[in-house]
Amino acid sequence: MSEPRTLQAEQWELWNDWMQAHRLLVRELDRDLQRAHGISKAEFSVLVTLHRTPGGRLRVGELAESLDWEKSRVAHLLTRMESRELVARTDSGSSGRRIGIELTAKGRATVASALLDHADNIRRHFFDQLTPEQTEAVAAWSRQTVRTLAR
Amino acid sequence: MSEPRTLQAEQWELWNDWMQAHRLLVRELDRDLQRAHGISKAEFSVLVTLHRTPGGRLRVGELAESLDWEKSRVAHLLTRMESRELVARTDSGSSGRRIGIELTAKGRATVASALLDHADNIRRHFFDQLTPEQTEAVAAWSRQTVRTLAR
DNA sequence: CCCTTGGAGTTGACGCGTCAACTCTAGGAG
DNA sequence: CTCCTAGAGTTGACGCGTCAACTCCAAGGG
Repeated sequence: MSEPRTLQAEQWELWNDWMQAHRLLVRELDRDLQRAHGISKAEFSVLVTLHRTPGGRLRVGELAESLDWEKSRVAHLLTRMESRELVARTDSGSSGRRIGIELTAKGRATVASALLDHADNIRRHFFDQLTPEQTEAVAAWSRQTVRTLAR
Repeated sequence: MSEPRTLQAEQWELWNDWMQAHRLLVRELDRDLQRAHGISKAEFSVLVTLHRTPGGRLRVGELAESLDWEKSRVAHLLTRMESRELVARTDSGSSGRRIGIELTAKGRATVASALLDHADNIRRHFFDQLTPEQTEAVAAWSRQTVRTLAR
């Protein structure tokens, strides 16, 4: 009885609910961040990462590594962020090669004002909705899944 | 003690793990579906919905309602699917107005071949990784979140 | 000293999902 | 009969995320 078979009706329902819930949650958080601070959730992650880096400068690869994202995703995002002056690609290589990413003043101001706000939204919409047991279940599943599927 | 404050380090970590896990899971399922059947997860949902509809024909609004998606999302998706002949917008209104969506032969063949396969992938990558308690936790959270954030 | 190889970063194309603006039509109110 | 309004559906613009292809430079071998 291990050959593939379709899911039970209630499994399909759970699966759809779960996808839906995730989508709605992300949409909510993104809307809030966009309205209040003009940035997306992804941009927030980049700003925070740079913000808490000693020295405040990272290479694209380090940023990608630190966020566990693909480099091209980071590169595209940085392009958009650079054009809005949240971030600067600084020339610091010997031969004028663009080698480091750092926050601009605007980027620093944005992350400072968004941090508490976004954290609070995550708490309200996510953590506050979970019982301690549910939190543990989510944590265990997440760790397991990341370990299994990473890279 | 209810004013906003930032999350604890382990909460941030859980949050990031959770986002990451979801992204990896979706990517995995999408890749499998794409490689094996040439469709995306979203397209699969549309195909299945049409497939199990008595009469096999729905209006855009009914499709959107049934999936709990926004109409414009459905419209965009249908445009892409129509161009690949998975689906047809049929003229059946009195005045030649395009009024119904239905599967093409190719659409029917695709959903038939993808159903078991995709269900099995969901089982392997999702349900098989959850203990019964974790499944219950996920189910409860999903229902709760959908209820809170829906429309 | 040249050449090649590999790693870092970028780019373009594409599909997904959202938002706002638009078209079209059917069904009343007058 | 005419207008006009509400709803259905579509479209365009945009940001996200992925994939594959590309550029460019640095380092090491010959």
